[in-house]
Amino acid sequence: MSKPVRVRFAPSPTGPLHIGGVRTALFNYLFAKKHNGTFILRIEDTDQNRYVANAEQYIIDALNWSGISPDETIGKNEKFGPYRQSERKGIYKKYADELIASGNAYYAFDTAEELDALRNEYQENKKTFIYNHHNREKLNNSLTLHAEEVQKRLKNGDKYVIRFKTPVDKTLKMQDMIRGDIKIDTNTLDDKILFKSDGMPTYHLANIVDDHLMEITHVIRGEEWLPSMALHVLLYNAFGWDAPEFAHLPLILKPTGKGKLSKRDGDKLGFPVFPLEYKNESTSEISKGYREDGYFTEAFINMLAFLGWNPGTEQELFSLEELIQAFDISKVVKSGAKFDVDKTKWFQHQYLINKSDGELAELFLEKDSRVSHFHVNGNDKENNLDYITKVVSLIKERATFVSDFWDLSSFFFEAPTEYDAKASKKAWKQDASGLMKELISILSNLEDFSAENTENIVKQWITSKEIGFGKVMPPFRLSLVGAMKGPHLFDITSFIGKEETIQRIEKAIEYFD
RNA sequence: GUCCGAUUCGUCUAGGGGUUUAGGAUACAAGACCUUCAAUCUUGUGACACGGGUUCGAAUCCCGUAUCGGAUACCA
Repeated sequence: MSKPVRVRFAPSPTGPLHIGGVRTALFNYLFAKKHNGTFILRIEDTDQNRYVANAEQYIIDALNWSGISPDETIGKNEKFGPYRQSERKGIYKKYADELIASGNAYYAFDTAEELDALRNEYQENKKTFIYNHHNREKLNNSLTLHAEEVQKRLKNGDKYVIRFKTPVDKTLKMQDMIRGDIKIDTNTLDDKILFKSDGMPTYHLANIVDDHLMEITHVIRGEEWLPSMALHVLLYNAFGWDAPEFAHLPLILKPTGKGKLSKRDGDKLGFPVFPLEYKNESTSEISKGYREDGYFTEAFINMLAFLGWNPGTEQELFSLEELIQAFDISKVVKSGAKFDVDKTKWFQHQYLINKSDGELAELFLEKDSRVSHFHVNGNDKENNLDYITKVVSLIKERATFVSDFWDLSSFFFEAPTEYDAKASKKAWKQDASGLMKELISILSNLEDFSAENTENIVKQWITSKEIGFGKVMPPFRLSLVGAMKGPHLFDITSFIGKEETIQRIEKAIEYFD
């Protein structure tokens, strides 16, 4: 068909990448892989004022953790490098000059103050100042000044910017892979600055030049760029280059209320907005990350992929590989999607229960010092892991994160140190102590302490003596667990063993008497 | 203000003029299971923003209105 697919993710290093950015990167990645293409990371740091030192590394770390590392970037397959726009500084001026020579751009000497004054003046009259064909003939630029005057100012070292000379009276017809046909009247556009007085290009120029030089075939970016698409297409035309295809992704919105998702929403509603924890070096403020909150990257990516896209089938759980196979950019939704914490947790839960007990046990051991201090049969590591694996198999279905494990399983590792007050009141009635004493004598006579056998014997006892399950089971559970929760009671007894079971009941009797 | 975009259950969405009593997931509720809690399973509640067209027929096409979002910087 055509040229090999090359797409780029081009963030600006002004702070941590938030999940909207990760999703844009993900869709670029999926599109590239789907078409056997190349996924490129380019850092757009043309604004020196907003540069944040650790942001670039954060972006790279975030993509790595997400499993969507670029194929081509700083220090990796640098065929079209450099990949930092600040290091490409030298190449943009030439292209701006080319546009001036072809009559598609002009020098402008208006100062920022002059333009601000003009904007204010227009605003007072309830109008909007637009620097374009309406008034460019009246302002301070190479369209109005004599050629010698322009040369003189340039030689003099006067500050100037280079602006695009937007064509007049044209209707631009464009195509977006997600939105279809888009029409724009060029008269509504303004003469955007392409080259700043500090010698750096603006986003618009740098972006087009780099995309062309790096042979980008598809531009997949956020919806906030839709209004700039016309300018970009016009620029490609002015240079005589083929424009890439465009796709503008919908925004990710706040879970409640209005507007796009912001860092504050996360703080307020208690979910992370960033993939990784981020520490703001100037304020020391720490923002939560999905990784640190215990989300698996598979769950995080699956959730993100489904925010604004779905394959049109009823399958919801997709590995990255399956996402690549199923991905179709034309199926991306056009409208913004509100972020949903519950759904995110559901994805995480699904991935957690699908992991093997052994793998989860190792994570549990690695991440929770309370378990790693636990030893079954002395110091035998294998027995220990084996025991924890079995515990995990009993409790994982009720957990969302590995960090939930301890609360769900502590009674497998240590006797309860306190008894839940509310549960105690309900479970431990007057006759409980007596019944528990009887229970101890029954248990101590047992040879086979397996879950099945213990259950059978205990139930026989209860039925034959017509005591009622409601009188025995609650205090029994309370003794072992300390609360009215947890897995099947006889699974617990067989796990902790006869001796420990009896000890715990004795302890409870002592406590309540 | 101007320009651009969007609008289906609370939320994410399926839907491309008749096969739709608008489907799925999540959330919520009830029941089952378990004499615990959760998970799980079953069932249920719940939506085409509004108004006009076009058409035999519209969630689907067109036009308005409303609402929301984005852009309107020598930021990206």
